[in-house]
Amino acid sequence: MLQITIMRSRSEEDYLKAIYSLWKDENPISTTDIANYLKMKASSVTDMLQKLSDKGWINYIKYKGATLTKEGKKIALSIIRKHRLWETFLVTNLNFKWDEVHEIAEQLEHINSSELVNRLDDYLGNPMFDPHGDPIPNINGKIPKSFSIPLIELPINKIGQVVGVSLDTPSFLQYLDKINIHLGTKIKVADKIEFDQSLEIIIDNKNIQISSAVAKNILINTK
Amino acid sequence: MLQITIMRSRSEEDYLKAIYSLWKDENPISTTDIANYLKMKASSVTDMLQKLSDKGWINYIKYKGATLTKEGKKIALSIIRKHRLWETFLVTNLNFKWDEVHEIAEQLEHINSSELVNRLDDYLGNPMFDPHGDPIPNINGKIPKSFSIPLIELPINKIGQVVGVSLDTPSFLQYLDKINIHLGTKIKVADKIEFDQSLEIIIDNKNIQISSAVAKNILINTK
DNA sequence: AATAATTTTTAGACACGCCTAAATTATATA
DNA sequence: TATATAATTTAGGCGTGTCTAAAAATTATT
Repeated sequence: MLQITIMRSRSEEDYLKAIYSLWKDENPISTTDIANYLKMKASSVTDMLQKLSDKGWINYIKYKGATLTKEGKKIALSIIRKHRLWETFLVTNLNFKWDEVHEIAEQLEHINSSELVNRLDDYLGNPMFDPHGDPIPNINGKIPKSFSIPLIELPINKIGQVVGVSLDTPSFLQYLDKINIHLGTKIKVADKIEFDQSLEIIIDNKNIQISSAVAKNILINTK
Repeated sequence: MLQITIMRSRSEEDYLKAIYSLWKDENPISTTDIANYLKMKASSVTDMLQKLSDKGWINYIKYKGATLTKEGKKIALSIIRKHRLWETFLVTNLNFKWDEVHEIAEQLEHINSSELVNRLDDYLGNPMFDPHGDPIPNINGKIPKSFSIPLIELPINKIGQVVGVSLDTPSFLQYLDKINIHLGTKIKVADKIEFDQSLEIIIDNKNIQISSAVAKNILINTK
């Protein structure tokens, strides 16, 4: 089996990752969605989709949109793998806060060396999830299943442990930092306020209130 | 003092680093020398020198060559700092051999985040020299002095410790690996062969012969 | 179903960073 | 010092990846 790895530009990798990220169901991803996601003009996206299609990384039908081919999906997953491994390194080894690492990982994910990725993976102890709780694809692109629920679904008086977030805007992560919610933090739900769905929770023996918007985006392990 | 950091392309950084590396004395570096170093055509170099000059990073006089400005030197040193810190990380933390890290570091040196570099520096324990024995510029671009001599100058019967190499081609580094010479290896010179300047040395109580070419490129600490 | 609004593509332009070939300048040699 | 040789720059071209404006196709609305 002859396997030639074609060189990829940073731009091409960004497009493949974008398509993967936007891919929800069976429907192809539209030009406009990709353009918004990458903050580019639709016409630029059209150009690139044609190129990616020529290289066999996406299925592209004019006016219909794009889906990843098997090969394209493999590439996207390898980039996501790198991104999440580097984020893990930045947070656990270099003591970055989880809201500071995204931009740097956006650069590091394009470093091209499979040897490097795999050694980094080993160095970190082959983690299954990154500091945001997102699963890290393994060397074959397999994504570990996560058994987590949003904090808002945790029953009253049960203790859960934070394993990630489902939103990773800096403002949200900074807020979590401020109220002392980190990876591994143990949280008990003291009360659920019917009126606005807000929660009263206990962290480190202190009671605090959080809105439902916050509670929806904190992921708690389910054993 | 207003300080705006202009975005730099990978290419621009490569040129600045090349000029720094080729800079021996007061003479400006010629177009041809840079072209050979970067494996590019002289005409391409001319184009880029004009651009770098416009940005204030080099002094360029047509037909004469280029020298770095203060700002250009600062940039070059910051890239070399990153390169050597990443090489150190790759060898000491990820267990790469010293002949395997150059290419990867060539990529990593262009990652743009001063926060990252400085945290990496701290994580590594603020090393002064990289695994090849090359000095690592500090955050201000200051280069530590190294007190080392080529093995060929080590007197007979004195024991020295390997602190680096002055040549870093893969073939040389692989040869050192093969004869078990690494960073920190203790070497005693048993005999100097007048005829061809080769050395008989003792490593781990074993006597071996090395050529003068090899002995010239191994750096030994001098206290 | 015809038309209006929206999405997508095409056409043409531009900056970047490289190239080849030709012209120019500097250097070496007779 | 005149001329041959070598180094350097200029001119023009090309692929990549972006853009704007206009044209074409699709979707929504009346």
